[in-house]
Amino acid sequence: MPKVTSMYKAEAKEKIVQAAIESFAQTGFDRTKMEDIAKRLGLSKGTIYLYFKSKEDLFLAICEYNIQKGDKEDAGLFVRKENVASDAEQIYDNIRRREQGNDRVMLEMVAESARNPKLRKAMYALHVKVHEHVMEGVRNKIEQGFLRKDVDAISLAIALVALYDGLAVNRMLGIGDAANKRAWVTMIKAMIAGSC
Amino acid sequence: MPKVTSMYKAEAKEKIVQAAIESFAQTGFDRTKMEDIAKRLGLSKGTIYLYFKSKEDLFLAICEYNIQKGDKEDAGLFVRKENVASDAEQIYDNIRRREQGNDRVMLEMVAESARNPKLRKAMYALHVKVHEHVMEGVRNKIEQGFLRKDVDAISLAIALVALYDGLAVNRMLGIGDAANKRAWVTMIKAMIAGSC
Amino acid sequence: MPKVTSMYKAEAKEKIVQAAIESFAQTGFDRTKMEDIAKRLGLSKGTIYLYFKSKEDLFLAICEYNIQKGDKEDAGLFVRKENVASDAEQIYDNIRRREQGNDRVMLEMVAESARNPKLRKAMYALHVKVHEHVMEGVRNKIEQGFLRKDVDAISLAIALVALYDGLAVNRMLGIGDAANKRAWVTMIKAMIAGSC
Amino acid sequence: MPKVTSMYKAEAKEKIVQAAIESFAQTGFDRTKMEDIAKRLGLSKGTIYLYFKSKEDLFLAICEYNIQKGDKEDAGLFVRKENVASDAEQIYDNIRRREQGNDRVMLEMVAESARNPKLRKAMYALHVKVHEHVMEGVRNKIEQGFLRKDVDAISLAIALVALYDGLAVNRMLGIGDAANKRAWVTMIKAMIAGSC
DNA sequence: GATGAATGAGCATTCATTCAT
DNA sequence: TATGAATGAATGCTCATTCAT
Repeated sequence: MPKVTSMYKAEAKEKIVQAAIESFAQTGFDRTKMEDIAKRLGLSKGTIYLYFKSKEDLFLAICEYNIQKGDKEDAGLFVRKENVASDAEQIYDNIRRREQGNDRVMLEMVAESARNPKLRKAMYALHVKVHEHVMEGVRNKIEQGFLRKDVDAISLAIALVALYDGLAVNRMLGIGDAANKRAWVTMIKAMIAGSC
Repeated sequence: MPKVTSMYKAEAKEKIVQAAIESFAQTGFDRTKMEDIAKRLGLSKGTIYLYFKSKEDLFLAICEYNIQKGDKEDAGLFVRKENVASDAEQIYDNIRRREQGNDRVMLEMVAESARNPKLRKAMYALHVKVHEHVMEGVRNKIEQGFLRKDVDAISLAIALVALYDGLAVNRMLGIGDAANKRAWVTMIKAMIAGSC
Repeated sequence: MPKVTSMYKAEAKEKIVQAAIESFAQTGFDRTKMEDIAKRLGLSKGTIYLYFKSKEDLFLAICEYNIQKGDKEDAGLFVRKENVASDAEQIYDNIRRREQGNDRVMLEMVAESARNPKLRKAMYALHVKVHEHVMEGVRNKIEQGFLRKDVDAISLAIALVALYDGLAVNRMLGIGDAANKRAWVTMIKAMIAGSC
Repeated sequence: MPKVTSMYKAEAKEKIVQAAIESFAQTGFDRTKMEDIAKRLGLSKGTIYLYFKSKEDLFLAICEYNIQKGDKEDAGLFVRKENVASDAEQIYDNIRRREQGNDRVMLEMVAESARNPKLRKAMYALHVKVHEHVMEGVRNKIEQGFLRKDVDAISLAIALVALYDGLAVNRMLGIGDAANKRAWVTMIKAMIAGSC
């Protein structure tokens, strides 16, 4: 009873989280009705409350889910090839692939974190973790001689992440991904060129 | 009747827009009650409806206000000094000063623009305008010999704006502005170094 | 000061009453805004309150106005010609002319009188007065030998008024006046024929 | 799910319609609060919205309900006995019994139909149907020799219905039903007498 | 007298949440 | 577990009324 049930429960929770992500991404947190999420699953409103105490709770579960996903997935960004400049385009695609339309939910999370200190802390921590991970990549490149030794690795990492985030905003406004990718590649190449 | 009233009305509208910006920035669009905005001004709910047809209408007025403000204010970013690298820090401060805590409202605008095509078009147009303006600055620097002639000016401009936007997200998550500024400066300098 | 002013006041009141009648006739009491009435007169909302204490008060003034008008105007319905049967059509036209689109306001008055006992009493009294007046006409016809001596004059009068009122309802529902008039004439003629 | 639920739903809807009729009859459409109706049923405001999209929608449901009821019930007015004159009183009672205090709601419907063309059409159609039904009765009487062959059956029918409607107005104004019934009987008898 | 800006009580409507089945 | 009918607090919006000018 315990294990099976809890596994079932975990699965059910995950399904709900998935559906909620889709809904929140489409309509935003406040404008998404619990019923919308339920309908997406062919469930009834009440059922969601068997798994999540409240809408807030569900949203936090999504945040946690996304944060943990971020935790796991941020590996191997830079490691693949030797030269970042030549890789730039592929790196952009890699990140995009795993963000998979989460832009909007991330936006909601950022907005919500303005109100919810706990969430803000988690998001902050996630960002820091990403920064650190990217910084590792940067350091690798330094060691490999693709970047100068006196480069401020953490600042560069922060900038790279910010650049990516800013391009996500562009996407939400309808700016074509081709332009975004070109901006990314241009910047990366210039930066690399100036740092070796 | 016409001039006085309309001037008065315009002033009243502006005051309400200001208050609404503060409220929306603090609580977000959906969680801000019309009464909150009214209270901030020492007015009553009903009064706001003398100037704006609906909450939506007020929000769109804010968007227009911000977009027009953006239109006017995006002059003179790069023109001041000769060398972008040495200026980087100051440029960041300049932008920040005029954004003046609008980050949150901008976020709301981006989120809303996912639903409201008209707003999205306006935001898109604004972004494009900013890109163009920044591109002008980039071109100037090219002419002045601070950047290589073969640099993709528009892509670089898009990247710079995105970088700034991404750092705004950082700020919202509580990442200290010192770190953000350092990231900005590091990236700009590296980029400049690699492009001349 | 007193006389002129009060005359002015009376005129102003009458104008407002006229405009209010039009508005109430068009939109009904509850859905008519004080501003609608004001606009119709090129006045401002506030001005109406110089003449009437409240919307209710204005409505009651309308009622009184209509009731008094009814009082004055209900003369000479039957007296003109000798034979009611041959007159029927013209009688219908006569009444219609003086009701002049008041149907709708009358409806409002009837509806309101369900809530307002004072108004109901006044409306009741008016109806009784009309009944009595019509009864006089009926009696005349009896004396002139157009109706049998044993006719129940008051009942016939009530029926005639009711018939007219019912046709007013028809008009409001879009039933053509030609059909209504024919119904009136048919009924009157049959009734006369059977009562002599 | 389908049958049970829909049957349940239909029942619930009907209950709400009944309560709404009572409320609207008492206070009129505009002055009746949704909560009033809910309270009458021991329900909460929100529940009504599970069954009707809006107050307007509920009102239209009432109209439809009344119109359909009218449709079904207008049978057997004249058919019972041979002589209309001797029947007049009973006919009046018959109609009254089935209108059952709907006068006020009917009034609201007429008033509303001045604004709502769809409702007006339905009310118009209902009236026409009633006219036709009554006309059938009149024709029967003609065939049975109680009325002259050259009587304008449809006009007479319209007049009879109008007479009834006008007496309903009387009732709303507090005119005693005895007087109304007498008026009805007097008019019918005179009319019959003159038409055979 | 006249104005129209301001008020705030009032009401329709929504939707997260509960709970009997 | 799952359901969905019921709830009622919350909130956008309206409009009669007031009052400073």
